[in-house]
Amino acid sequence: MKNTKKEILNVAEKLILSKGYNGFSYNDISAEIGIKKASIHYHFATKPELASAVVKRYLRLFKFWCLIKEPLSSKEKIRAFGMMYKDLSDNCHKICPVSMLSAEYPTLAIHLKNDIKKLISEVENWLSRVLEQGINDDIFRKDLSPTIISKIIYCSLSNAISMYRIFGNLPEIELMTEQILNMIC
Amino acid sequence: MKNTKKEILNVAEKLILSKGYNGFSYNDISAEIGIKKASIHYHFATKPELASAVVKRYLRLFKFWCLIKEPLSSKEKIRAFGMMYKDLSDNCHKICPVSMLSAEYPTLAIHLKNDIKKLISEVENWLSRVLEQGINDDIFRKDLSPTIISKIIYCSLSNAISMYRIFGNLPEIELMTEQILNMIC
DNA sequence: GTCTATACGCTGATAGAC
DNA sequence: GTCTATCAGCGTATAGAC
Repeated sequence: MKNTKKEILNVAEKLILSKGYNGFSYNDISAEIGIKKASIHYHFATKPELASAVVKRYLRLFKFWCLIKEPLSSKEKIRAFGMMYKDLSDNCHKICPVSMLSAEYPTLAIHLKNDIKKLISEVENWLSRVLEQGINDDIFRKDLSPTIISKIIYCSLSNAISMYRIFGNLPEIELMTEQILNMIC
Repeated sequence: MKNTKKEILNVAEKLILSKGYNGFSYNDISAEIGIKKASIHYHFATKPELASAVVKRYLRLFKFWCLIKEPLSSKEKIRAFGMMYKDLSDNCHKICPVSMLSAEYPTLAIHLKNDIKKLISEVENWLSRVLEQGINDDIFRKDLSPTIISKIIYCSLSNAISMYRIFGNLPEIELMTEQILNMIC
């Protein structure tokens, strides 16, 4: 069934987002969805292939997300970007896939590395364009560097949900987003 | 000899900072310093114990660093904080220990978890105090929240060196630090 | 303190029956 | 498509000789 493949993908995503690529095994997936290890290999021959499918789905999802948010103003786009991380962390202990996989980067297979690079570039380019637009529209401060500020926003939000989940209480993503908007307007 | 213990600690630190806790093994250390796996266990009985020693040394080092930087102004302290990450990433492919270990957090032993919590709190409290002082001294903007801004600075810088090492060229930590100072002044 | 030898569980992966 | 059975390799860790 096609549902099994999707189910494996969903569990793999959850495991990468909580324990990391080197922290989860085919056995974990097996235990969670009640299918034998060997059967997982039928759907995804290797572990890098499985992780790659997870990252590629994220890339498609982000592109779709951008389309949906296109009508918003520059300011609202930044706010929506923050909400994306809020949702991720609310969904119980998940952290940003990019933050996780870039930490483990040197240990990953080459194809997986390339997928991650692509995802990071995509997100950062979107943020840069939004900032540039906002600056041109006199919504954001003129003395900002879109490329540098996009790094600050991207890095701070994606790292926050990983660093503050460990204290049990959810990170204050909305407050961070508002302070960022406060600083760049 | 006491030198062997220190050497193990140094290599373990380097490996955690490049490949993560779950990404390195006693064999890696063995290969690098020419000592057998079993001998490492003599100095550090378990892997969590070894990692814990690395984190505890970071805590001591940071406390010492704070003393050294105490005479600086609030603004210079933030600048020095940025330089700390610059040095880390220059030192070839290293990333922030806190960023790495908080990503892998759910897979770690309980004692190691507590050590990491302590280190994060220590850094964040220092940043908060510096920001508060700067606000009181009319150096930083009055409408900032020291606790939230400290999270933004901490998270963005520590994540930047992990996310941008993967593109080969070093992350522009100084530019990020200057843009941050620009925004909070 | 360092070595050799070894234990043993878990890893990702394969072969072949059903 | 899913199963059982099995594999080689590596992981951390221990015992005991030197």
